[in-house]
Amino acid sequence: MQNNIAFLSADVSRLIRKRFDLAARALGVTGPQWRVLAALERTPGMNQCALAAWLEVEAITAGRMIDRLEKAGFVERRPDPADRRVWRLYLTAAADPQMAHLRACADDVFAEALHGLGEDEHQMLLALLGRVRTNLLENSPGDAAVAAAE
Amino acid sequence: MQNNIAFLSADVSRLIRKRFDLAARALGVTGPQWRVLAALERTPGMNQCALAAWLEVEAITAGRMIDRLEKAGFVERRPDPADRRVWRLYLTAAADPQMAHLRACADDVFAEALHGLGEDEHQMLLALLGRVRTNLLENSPGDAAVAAAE
DNA sequence: TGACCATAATAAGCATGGTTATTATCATCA
DNA sequence: TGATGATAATAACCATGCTTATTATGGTCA
Repeated sequence: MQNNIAFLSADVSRLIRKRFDLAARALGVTGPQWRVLAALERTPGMNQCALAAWLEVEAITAGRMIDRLEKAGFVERRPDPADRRVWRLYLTAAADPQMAHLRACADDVFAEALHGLGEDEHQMLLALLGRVRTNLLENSPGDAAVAAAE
Repeated sequence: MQNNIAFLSADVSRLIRKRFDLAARALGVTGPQWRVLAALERTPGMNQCALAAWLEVEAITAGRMIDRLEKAGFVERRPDPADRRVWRLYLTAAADPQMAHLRACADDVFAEALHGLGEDEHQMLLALLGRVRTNLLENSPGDAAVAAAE
């Protein structure tokens, strides 16, 4: 019963997320907040719309996470000179030291997850999961963002 | 970047969950509520503790879902004759017609997810995911429930 | 029996996610 | 120019999930 694609992918995803959350919390952020910081490190100056699309959440959800991260001092909102509707988002200096720690944690989690799998098995797993994702993305007009990001 | 085990398993899990949520909502329940109903159909008379363990959520989370499902008329709390702390949980007659619909939806989603995969590839995917799950469950004392349920 | 610990359920408070609606601003086109 | 529609952000409200704490009840053992 528990061994179908739905339960297994949910379990693996949840277990990985739990590890990430734990590592992030030790540094004073939640797992989802970590993803925000990672996005802003990769692409400084994003606006909230683009951030929401990258995280695949609604704009309001991204906006509220930015509220908290701004209050915590990790993120800064700067007005866009060309469009008064837009906030441009930047990491503050306070966020820098966290990022290195968090990257190291991610490497550990991946290594643990894939322990005992050969490189061929690793690649096979990613390929099969990728095909399942593609199947689910077809006929799913609301989720073009993931397909476009490949 | 998006093609590592964390993102892929999260994507697949999220896409499957989204399909389930959509199908469930059309019948007046949310995705997580569906899982509650499925658990109670399989094991009538569960108490909230056992339900929470099966769903792998905290007892308080299960309790609040039961609050809503009870208010919606799908679930009934009956006192345990032997232990006055305990509520025994049962589906009401109102839930019966939903369950058949939801089972059919699940079959559709699985078929779509695995479209184009041979039976050998399907089994390979489940086996590899299972090994990753096992890796993540080791050294993870808080998650014995999943291992015990195998 | 009575003290002590364990267990079932709930309460309070927070973060994350959604839908729907609103406001401010921008862009376009008659 | 001025109306219209699109877009960025926010507000309000709800469901789900967590942690921590509390209450009621059971079970155990001196």
